Parts: sequence; C-alpha cells; structure tokens
Amino acid sequence: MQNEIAKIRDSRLFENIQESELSSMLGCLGAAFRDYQKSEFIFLEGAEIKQIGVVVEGTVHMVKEDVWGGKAILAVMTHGEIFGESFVCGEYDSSTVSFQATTDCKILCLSFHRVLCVCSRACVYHNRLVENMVTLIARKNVKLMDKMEVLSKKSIRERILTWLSQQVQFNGTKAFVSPLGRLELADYLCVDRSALTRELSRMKSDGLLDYDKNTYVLKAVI
Amino acid sequence: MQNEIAKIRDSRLFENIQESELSSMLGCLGAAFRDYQKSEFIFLEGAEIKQIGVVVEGTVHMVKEDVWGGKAILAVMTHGEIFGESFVCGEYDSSTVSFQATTDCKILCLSFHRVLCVCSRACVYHNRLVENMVTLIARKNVKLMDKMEVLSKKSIRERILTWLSQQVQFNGTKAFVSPLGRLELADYLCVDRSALTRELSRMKSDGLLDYDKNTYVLKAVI
DNA sequence: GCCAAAATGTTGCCGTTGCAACGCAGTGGT
DNA sequence: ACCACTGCGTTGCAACGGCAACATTTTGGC
Repeated sequence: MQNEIAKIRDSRLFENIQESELSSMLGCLGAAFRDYQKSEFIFLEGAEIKQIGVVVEGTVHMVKEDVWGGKAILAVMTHGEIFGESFVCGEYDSSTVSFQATTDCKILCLSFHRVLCVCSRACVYHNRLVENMVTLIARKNVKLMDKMEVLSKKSIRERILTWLSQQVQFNGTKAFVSPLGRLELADYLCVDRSALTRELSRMKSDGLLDYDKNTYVLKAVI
Repeated sequence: MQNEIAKIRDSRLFENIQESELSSMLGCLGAAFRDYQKSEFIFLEGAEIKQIGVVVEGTVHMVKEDVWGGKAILAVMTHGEIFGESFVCGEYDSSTVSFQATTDCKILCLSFHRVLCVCSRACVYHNRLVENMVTLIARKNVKLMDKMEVLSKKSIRERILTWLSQQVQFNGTKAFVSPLGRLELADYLCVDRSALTRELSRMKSDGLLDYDKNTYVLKAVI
C-alpha cells in the first residue's frame, strides 16, 4: 500500500495534499487498487460508472467503437491522469465510451460520490481534492479540444502536422517518441492505417518530417 | 436587472439556488451583463480568459480557425449554457479556441476567480455553485465526446447519420429543427459545404432521411 | 418593393484516401 | 528451433469528397 501511495502522491489530483494525509484520505474515499492486463476493458460503453480511475501505472485509452468494428481513440491517459470522472460528475446514467488498458495497468479506483460530497469526518483536504478535480476535468476538456483540432483537418497530411506540432509543444522538443504505434495512431487520427503509412513516407520524402519506428522529428515550421 | 435575473434563474449553473439569493450573489461574483451582436467575437483565441460566460439569450459557437481560413465549429452553446470555464478552471494562460456570437446575444460574465474561491462573505450557496460548475464542465466534456464521435466517421454519410441520431435523441423526436444552417452544419461536421448538400440529397433519394430547409426527419433506423 | 449580399443548390474535375490483399519482420510461447 | 500471431510496409483500384465556378433562392436594409 505504501508503495502504491508513493506512486500517486505526485498526481495532479492530490496536489497540495500532504502525503501523511493521503493514506487516511484514501480510506475515506473508498479507494481500491486494481490491476488490469493489456487489452482489458476497465469500463465498458453503456455501463454505469460509479467510480473514477486514476492511472497509477500503464496507459489507458478512451475509445469509441461502432457496430461495424470501427474504432476511434478519443484520448490517451497515462500516469497520474484520471478517467471516468465526466460521467459521474455529469450525472449520467451510463458511459458513452469505453476505457481500455493498452498496457498492463495499475488503477486506483475512487468512489466518486465520496469525492464530491463532503464526508462526515470532513477531511481537511477535501476541499482541496474537489478543487483539483475541477482543474483536471477542465484540462481534459482542453485535451479533447486539441484532439478535435486534429480531426477538424480534412487531409491526412494536415492531421499529422497538427498532431506533430501538438506533440512537439507538449514534449518541448522537435524530436519525440510517440506513445502510439502505427495502428493506434491511425485510430487516433481516425484514418486508414495504410493511408497513414503512405502519407508519412510521402511527407518524409517531401522533407517535412523524419521518423523511425515511433520516433518522430518535425522539420517543417508550422 | 430583475428582468435578466429571471432569464438565468433556471440555468443549470444556478440550480438549487434561491432566486432571492441570486441578486446578492451576482454582486458577490462580480457579475456583468453584456450584449454582443451577431458575428461578434466574445473571446478570441490566444486571449487570456478571466471570466466565464453564461448565455442568457442567443447562441454562441466555440470555434477554431486555422491560418488558411478553415473554420471548425467545436460546440454550440445556447440559453443557460456556460463557456470559457475550461480555460479558467484548467489554469491556462490563454484560450486555444474562440467564442463567437452567432446571433445577437446577451451574456452574463462572471469573475471566475470569485466563483471558485470562497468569498469573504462566505455565501451559503457558494458550495452549491461550485458543485453546479463541476457538473456543467463534466457535461461539456461529454458534449465534446459526442462531437468527436461524429468526426471519427470517415464518410460524410456516416457523419450526417451520427449527428442526426444524436439530435433525434436530444430532441426526443425523429423530426427536429436544426440550430445550424447548411454552412454552419458543414463547419460543424468539418466537411465541404457543397459535398454536404450533395450527400444530403443523395440520402434523401435513398430514403434515409427527409429535410426541408433546416427541418430534418430521420427515417433510417440506426 | 427593390437591390445587394449572403446562403444554398448544382455540377465537373481529379486528387486523396479507404479498402483489400499480400509480403515481411518482430515477438512470444512451447 | 519452430510456429502462430501481431504489427507494419506496399500497392492497385475505385470512389468519395474537396474545390472551383456558376445558378438560384433567401435575407436584410432602405
């Protein structure tokens, strides 16, 4: 337990909360650590979500699948990020998306009802927790807007360039390692995988970028 | 002033707050009513956002424009909905999108700092306000996910059908009046306007839907 | 009611991209 | 070491859709 707490104390959700308080707080919040294997679904579309998840280890994808097998990756959550909160906070009956572990994962599950409502013991840090939650939900909002900017582009090339410049900005370097493989990147950009590969090699020969496996270097100036 | 208050008392933001409290509360929040004309920008991309807006009258679009004149409508906000909150709550320096009045609008502007931080007078209803805010931000999250589902479709026909079924679900009838004109709908679906018209008439002749001006009737079963 | 402007419908062209099919390389299990 | 499986690159083909250009309708101001 102490080991796991050490892994989440720097999450934005627990910012400005003393590590010494965390342990008792987690009990108050009905917290549980759960392990998921690669490809396993954590929450399924249509299911009632009563808990929010905090990614302790691994990577979780917010995905939307249609009846014809089409799959779209809406967002990628890694260490310290939360998921599922929008459906609980928005007071929805069920989730309209699925959350899937794309690597082996360790997830901290919190009863959201206890996060939002002030508990009987009235933890000193409860207000701080709610504030952090608001910040995180707002940031996920902006994250979704960024994703939307990518999808608003009409050509694959523009989508790649938009995604690249976002990654460059996020990482602070023109060269970065993508957290997504080709297939996953295609699902994220919502384009065909082979068309993505084709366009990437075209862009490389046009001198716009360089790449090898999942390492990309943006050469063009946006 | 009383007239305007009557128009916002049923907004989700002020749910469970007595109308009698509203007036003093607005003073506490540094509230101001502002009028905007059609096509006017309320917040511009890149600008620092310190206030959140509540739509009292009219329609506001969250838009993203690129340097080549491309325009995407990310979300549509009408009576009672809020905007700008994500950037303030997420503690961002500036907005990455613009907010534009697409009809003549009356907007209630609130100093967000005062919404989130408990004021010195410690309004009884402050906590309720924060809770409502959390719910609204979460719902906008889901709204963006819905929009993303539309954009994740690869063909115009699928995008139209997805949008239609969302509207049908939202309105509760198979026939509804779109809040968006053709040009706006094209910007919302991120497709070419003429291609949209073309596909709509194809779908009509295929018996999937019926439409006249901005009234649509979904005939296909999704 | 008139006119300019904006919104919408229509059409041809052709580039981009989805799709299917195949080969190759890397990985993990036995 | 062998094999199945998964991920990735490549290519041909067809068609979907972006773009431009123009016609038509609707809107708003006077």
